[in-house]
Amino acid sequence: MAEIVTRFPPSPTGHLHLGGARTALFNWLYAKHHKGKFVLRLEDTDRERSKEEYVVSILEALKWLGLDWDEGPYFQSQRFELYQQYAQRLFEEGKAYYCECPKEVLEEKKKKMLENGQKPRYDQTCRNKNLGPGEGRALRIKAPEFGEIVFEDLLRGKIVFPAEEVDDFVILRSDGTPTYQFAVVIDDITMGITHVIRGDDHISNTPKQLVIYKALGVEPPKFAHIPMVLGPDGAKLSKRHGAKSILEYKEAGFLPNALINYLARLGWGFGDQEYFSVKELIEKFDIKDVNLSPARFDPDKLLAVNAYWIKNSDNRFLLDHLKPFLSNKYNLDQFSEEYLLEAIETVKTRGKTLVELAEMMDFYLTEEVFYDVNGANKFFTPQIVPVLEKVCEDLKTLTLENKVLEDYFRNLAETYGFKLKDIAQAIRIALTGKTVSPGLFEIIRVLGREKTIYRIKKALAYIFENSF
RNA sequence: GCCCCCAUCGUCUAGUGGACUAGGAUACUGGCCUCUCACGCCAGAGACACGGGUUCGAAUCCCGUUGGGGGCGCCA
Repeated sequence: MAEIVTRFPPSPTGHLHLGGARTALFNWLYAKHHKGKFVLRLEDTDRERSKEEYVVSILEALKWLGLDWDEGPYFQSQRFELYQQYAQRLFEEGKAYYCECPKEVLEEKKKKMLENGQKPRYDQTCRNKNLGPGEGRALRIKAPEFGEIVFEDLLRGKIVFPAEEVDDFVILRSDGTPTYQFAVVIDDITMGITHVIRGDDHISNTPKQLVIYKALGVEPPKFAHIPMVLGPDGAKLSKRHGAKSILEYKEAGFLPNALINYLARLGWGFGDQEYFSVKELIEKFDIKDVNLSPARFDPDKLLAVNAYWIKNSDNRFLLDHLKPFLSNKYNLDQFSEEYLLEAIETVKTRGKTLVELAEMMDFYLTEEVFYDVNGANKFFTPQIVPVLEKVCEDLKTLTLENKVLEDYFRNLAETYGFKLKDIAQAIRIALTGKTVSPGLFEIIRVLGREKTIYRIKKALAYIFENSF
């Protein structure tokens, strides 16, 4: 079997968003699964709207997601000559013709047809004028006037369009640049694309492209039209929700593999399995298992998947991804990697994003903690003072192990007639400033003797200042 | 308006004619665990859009209706 080649052709007129990323993912997975090639191509034939900054951000987003490409990135804007050659050929073979209809006239006619309840289509005014190339003339393809245009979609089976649905559409604009329909086909042919996996908003473009393949006498690739991603409200993705740039999810503290996992499960399933590593996805993904109905983007579920991967990832992996969120606020060089890894271990079940983890780690990385006022008022009581003093003393020699610490604090509570909770909360605030934190014993263990005693003494000083 | 696609809990999905009292995940509710918050565990509520067929039998096949989505550019 010949090598499978897929492609992802974003248009640099905006950032890479969830929908695009999922299309890229499915193409990438399909290629990887079949040990084929994945080609990246930037469709920038619209020179007005295409922006360099979007090229940069799209590439960055793909890299961050780990969707590496085997070929490219190609830029359509650098391939104009190629398109012109093919167009020239079609013209010479009589399969395309030049059209001199002014835009205004075309629009007027279109409006009329729409008013009459007809589908707007070009009325072939110039089809038989035998015009040559010239100023202001666009090149149109001769589309079949009767019959059906049929193709076999990998997911949906046979899809049939009446030939009347396709008019003599423009393949070369009057300025000589190719239109999308034309450039896509020429690129897919010359890049050896075997499988086109794209959003189902392209279904109605397919018959047009098939007309070009036919005119060129080239066997078209296989098509698989995947359902689109909708917003949580069932409407088209908009800036409000999922149309945000993928890089914004990076900023928001999502793990790339979590986003991949979530995106893969949007429209695709493998029995009851919910969580997949990228490696597993490559093994198990088959385009044929993709659903046909559009899927809504659910931020809650994304969060849950992210939480799962945070919880189940190696601490070193987490540290790597956490660093950008920490280094802007703390000087990480002063801590050993060992210390950071242990700190991460204590917070990883407690946050859904890396941003949350970074916030939770604050007390590990900062010199002084600031007390939550309500918590301090409630738990920093004069009665607790002797307990804290005793703890400072005993901590000098206690073995810092969870079991030892737990036994110690339970005994302590009993001796002083406190509930463990009251002691724990007071020390928790002393060490973290907050009433909510990882388990007390693990905090003490990670923080170490010196810092723990220092912070409890600070707390004692605070109590004296505020209560006597 | 015309053409095309789609239809299982709120959401993502399993399900391909009998194993369905329709399974899992998420979100929600209650409980357990417990030094706080999480995690984890247990339980609860929650869906085959509707109407016709086909069949001994339909979530599964066919038709229609309704609903949703997409397209109809010298945008991609």
